[in-house]
Order: sequence, then C-alpha cells, then structure tokens
Amino acid sequence: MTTSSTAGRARQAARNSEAILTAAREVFLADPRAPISAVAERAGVGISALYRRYPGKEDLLRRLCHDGLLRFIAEAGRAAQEPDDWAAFEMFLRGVVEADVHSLTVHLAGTFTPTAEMRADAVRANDLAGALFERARPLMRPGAVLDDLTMLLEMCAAVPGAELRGRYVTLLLDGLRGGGELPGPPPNGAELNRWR
Amino acid sequence: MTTSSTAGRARQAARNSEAILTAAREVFLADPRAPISAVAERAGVGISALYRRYPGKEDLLRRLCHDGLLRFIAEAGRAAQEPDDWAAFEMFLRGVVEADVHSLTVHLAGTFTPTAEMRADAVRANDLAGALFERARPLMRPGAVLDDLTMLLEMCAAVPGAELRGRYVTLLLDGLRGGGELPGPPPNGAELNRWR
DNA sequence: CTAACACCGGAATGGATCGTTCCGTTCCGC
DNA sequence: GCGGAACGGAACGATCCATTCCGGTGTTAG
Repeated sequence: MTTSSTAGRARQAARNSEAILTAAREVFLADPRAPISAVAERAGVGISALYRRYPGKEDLLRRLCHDGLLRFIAEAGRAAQEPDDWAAFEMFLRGVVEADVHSLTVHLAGTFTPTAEMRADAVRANDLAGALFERARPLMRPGAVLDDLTMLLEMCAAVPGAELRGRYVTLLLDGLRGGGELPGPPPNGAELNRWR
Repeated sequence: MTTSSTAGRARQAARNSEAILTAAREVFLADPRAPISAVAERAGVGISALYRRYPGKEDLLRRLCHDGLLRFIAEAGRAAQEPDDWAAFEMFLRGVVEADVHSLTVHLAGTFTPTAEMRADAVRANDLAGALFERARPLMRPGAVLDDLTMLLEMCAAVPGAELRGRYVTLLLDGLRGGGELPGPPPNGAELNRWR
C-alpha cells in the first residue's frame, strides 16, 4: 500500500500539525510575543515537534498571518456574491470579525518580515474590501471611508470572544448607517499599521 | 527665603518629575512592558533620576494607573453636573476616551499589585459611571448594560490619537442610541479584566 | 521477528533583555 | 570655595527565550 496508509504514525503526525496550528493561533492571539514553548505546551507536544515543521518562530508567525489573510480574501469573495449591497457588506464584516482575522493579520505585524506573496495578497484583500465598502457606501452616513473600516476592525479585535464581537458588530453597523457627518479627519496612513 | 526659592536646582528637579511622568505615560501606553530605560531616555534624564523618585518600576506603574483612575472619577463628577441625561453621559464618555484613561487603568493591570486605596477608588469609579449610565439608559437601545460600556471603552483604547478616538465615539454613541435589541449576552466578569 | 527509521519529548546552551545598584561628576546655594 | 543633593550612565545579576541536541519509542519494511 503506497498511498492508502494514512494510519498509525502518519495520522498522528497530521494530528500534531493541526494541533500546533490551532495552539499557535490561540497563544499568539492572546499574546503576540508569547514564547514558542507556550505553543508547544498548549498543543500538548514537545518543542522539537514544532521545529520539525517550521525552521523558526518567524516562519510559524508568517504562516499564521498568511492563513488569516487568505481567510480574509475568502470571506470577501463569499460576501461579494450577495446581491444586496448592505447585506454583502454586513456578511463580510461579520465573517471577518467572527474569525478574528484582523488580529491575525495586524497584531502579528512586525513580528516577522512579510514575503512578496503576502504583500500581493494584502493588496488584493484591500481591493476586495474596498469594493464591498464602495457598494455599501451610499447607504452609510457621510464621511465614512475605507480606512474607517480598517480602524473599526481594529477596535473589534480588542473584544475577546466571537459571540461578544458579534454583539458589537451589530452596534457598529448601526452606528455606521445612521447619524450625521463623522467629526474630524479619518485615519491617515501612519495610524493604520500596515506592513511595509 | 525659606519658601519662595523655587528657582534653579529645585525648579529643574520639579521639571524632571513632570517630564518623567509624561514620558512614562507615553511609553507605557505604547507598550505596557517597555523597559524603564525607555522612559528615562524619552524623558531626557538618566535612570537614577527615575529611581530617586520611585522605589521601583512597579511603583511608577501604580502611580500612573492611580492618576488615571482619579482622572476617571473627576470626569464622572464633572459630567454628573450636566442636567440633561444623555448630554451628561456623552460628556463623560468623551472625557474619558479623550484622556485615554482606559488604557491607563486597564492595559496596565497585571503589571503591578494594586493598593487597597486603588481598589476602593476603582469601586467608586464604577459606581459613578454606573449612575451616569443608568440616567442615560432609557434613551438607549434595549439590552445595553454597564458592562457594555466598559467593553466599548476597551474598544476605543485600541484607537491611536485623541482626535481619532473622538470620531469613533460619535459612531459608538449613535450605535448605542439607535437600533434594536443587542444580540447575544453582554460581557461576563471573565471577559472584563478588572483587578483582583 | 528485527533492524532501521521517522518522530518525539524535553534538557542544555548561548545570547539578549531588563530591573536595580553603584560610583564618579556636576553644579546650586550658602 | 565647599558641602551635598541630584544626576548620568556603566556594571551586575537574574530571567527569559529561541534554537540545538540527544536519548527514547513506536512503526514499518523485509
């Protein structure tokens, strides 16, 4: 049997790979500067199991972040299917916030050097989000811009727990829809922490 | 002259004290785990100038946090004078958010052990905020509770810059006023990080 | 059945970081 | 001038952490 044997040791190794990724997400979301040993402990494996899969800490962080970015893009693509403009925007926002993708992509920034591919994906993600935003913009209060959305995502990332985040997304969406012109200037590039 | 000579040496020392506090606020708000040498550098003084004033790092953190707490209480007291219920609530919220008091009190939690006095002040602060909240509650969407306010403050703390924070307070206030019942349960004790 | 092997757990290592102490210097106030 | 408060910053010791290394273990091919 050359291909069918997904049993025994190989199975266990695959399980470990998944456990490591899950543990890493949990640990690094709670504290981006957590030691790598905390990830191993959380995953219930030894440190060497980790280093077997990733050359170093930075590579694991990169992987985590890139996964988040791809998830972001997937959510945007899924929401773009929705015909109703506001519903599409809401679906996108809820999807991204529920998965806590923003923490994955932004809070981990600076802990690693991004690859060219990631940079390209980041641009693509921004374009997709921009398209959804533009579709919904006529229904929003005046003065709201795409960078506001980024900052609102940042705010949501401060809330622990998917369910609780959903509670405040509701509040933010209502706040984004009603009301007059937003006061003050929108965030500028320096206030948004993107990758360089 | 026993009392009048606030010139020269003493003046400079007082200036340094202030510079240290300001620098500490800036540095520790940006990163609660920053080294104490960063504070000295930012303040333009040597490390010994710092240790002359505070027995250790923890004492400086405590001082910073307590100052924030007192500021919180002061803002609440000031807002309580306002006769209009919603205006009082808004004034309070804007005052607290503008001063970034929440970062001072919550993000620094865990970096020091609070004193009994601080704990008492924290209770007092919570009571005052609760009173303002109750006054405004009839004008809010159903389902909002005081713990929601705490979490909204937490969210605001994620926004850099006082002016930008004001922009989103406007949005949050509108979202807090309009709309239907908030979905899901409010934050529970574990999700709010208070001091023990 | 057994010999290689892939994988693993966790101790050991070497380097970086940081709180705190210490000492020589400066300069105000008399 | 002189005493001493206040200072700058080097030195020290402890802690933390990424990474490496080694001995053990279950699996699988033959």
